[in-house]
Amino acid sequence: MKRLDEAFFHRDCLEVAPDLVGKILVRRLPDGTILREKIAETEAYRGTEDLACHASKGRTPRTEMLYRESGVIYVYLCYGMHYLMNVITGESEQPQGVLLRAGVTHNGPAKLTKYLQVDKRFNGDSFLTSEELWIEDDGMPCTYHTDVRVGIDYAGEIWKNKPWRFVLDQ
DNA sequence: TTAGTGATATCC
DNA sequence: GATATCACTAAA
Repeated sequence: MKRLDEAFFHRDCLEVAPDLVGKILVRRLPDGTILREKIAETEAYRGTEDLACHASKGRTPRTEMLYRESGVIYVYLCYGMHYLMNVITGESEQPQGVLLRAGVTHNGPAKLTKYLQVDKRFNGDSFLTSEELWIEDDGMPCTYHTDVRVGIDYAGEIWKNKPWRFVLDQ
């Protein structure tokens, strides 16, 4: 198993997001238990122009994470009860990232983080260095298809219709 | 379709 | 300090 490295994440989110589909998300729990979940769905959020991207509302303490180096983990609480997990991609100071939207056995971004026991403690950590959370390539080929992103009706016609959601065919 | 839930940003 | 909003989920 090969852990995804800096070169993998240090590309445009529109390249990283489809490449993450089919990769293996690995979580080591405090008691040593290893959880593995194949990524089934991702979404790309790209720059301040993208009205669906949190950074489009300006650089704030919350969105600061999006400006960090590729591989950094961005976790935030949504609707008061759900943690959503992203990975930062591309150049530093250029706000973009990929939302991990589902695993093969967990069909929702908050279900995925709940299963993997990921919460805001991981915000600011990195998939490149963490001993508790990383992503591996199992070398298995896979195919995917694109679709529009979910839950961003507020982003306007142009952005909400971008085919920036990537779904594993299975 | 709707309630539940709380951090965050944006106004006083 | 008050309010509106939200990259969701489960139940009905």
